[in-house]
Amino acid sequence: MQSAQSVFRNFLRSRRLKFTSERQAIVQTVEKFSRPFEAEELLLQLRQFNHRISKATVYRTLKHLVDARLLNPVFFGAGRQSYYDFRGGGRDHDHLVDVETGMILPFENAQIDALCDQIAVRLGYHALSHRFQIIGRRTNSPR
Amino acid sequence: MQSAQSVFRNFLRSRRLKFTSERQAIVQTVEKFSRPFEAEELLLQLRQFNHRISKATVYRTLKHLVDARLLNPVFFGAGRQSYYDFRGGGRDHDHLVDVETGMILPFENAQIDALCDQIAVRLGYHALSHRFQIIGRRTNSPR
DNA sequence: ATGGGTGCAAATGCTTTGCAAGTAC
DNA sequence: GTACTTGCAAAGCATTTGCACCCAT
Repeated sequence: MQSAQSVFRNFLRSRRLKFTSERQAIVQTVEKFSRPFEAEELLLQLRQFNHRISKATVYRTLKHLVDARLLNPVFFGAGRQSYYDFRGGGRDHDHLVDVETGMILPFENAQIDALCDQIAVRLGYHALSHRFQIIGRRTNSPR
Repeated sequence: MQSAQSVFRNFLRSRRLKFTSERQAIVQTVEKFSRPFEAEELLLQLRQFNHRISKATVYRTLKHLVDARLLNPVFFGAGRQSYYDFRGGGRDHDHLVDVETGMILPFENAQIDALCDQIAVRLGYHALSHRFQIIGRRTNSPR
């Protein structure tokens, strides 16, 4: 199990792209998020650690991180902006969104992949991946 | 089982909103789509039937149709724009996206709701709804 | 040395909004 | 009569891009 940083470095090398100090700061910051984050949040986090990286570079690097399969882009209902979910080499997971607070809870479920395969096969397809979110209300949540 | 039009009319009445000719044309057009559509497609369709409705009105009405639960907003991977999926009173369904062509196939699966409930309960939640997409490749699809 | 990278500002593309005039109730 | 609606054009907002200069390899 390698660090996100070395995974990224190898990915970049394989495409003859460069491992700059901006990209290094971004991977390191990205892997500290314990929940899906927006580009803007990442930018703020970088600023807090005195990295003055432009928004353009952040967006360009996010794309590479998605290509490198270190991040998964996720769209939650409301806003139009994308969230990025760090796949820390850990198993894939999906999310439950708290309808009251917008809080995001990750969960893993072994049955989902099997279900995807089953459904895809019936349609004459082979499942490659999926997007799955549950919208829920906390039990005993007021109202 | 009522028509989408009367569902919408009742919804509007309940909120003291008006059932204008623009809104009538939009519900009627919307329910003819057999797959998720974009705002722009709806606009084109309206134009084809000689309805000169502004983009602003289309967007405003789409919002009401979502509130009325006649449409479900769906976000597919790539673009940032929303798709709208007509819930013709039929049962809820999800989608498989063809990774090659972008084609969208709807499917129904009875196990999904049970799975959502099961997962939500474990997290101390009650499942209200879900979003689920499978990304797949056609079996025997060239490469 | 050189092909890719960076910041900046302007551009993009979907969606929303302010406003003045029109219309369903 | 009076809210609510409409169309238009302008504004918003997340993201992308053109460009001149910079730097990892």
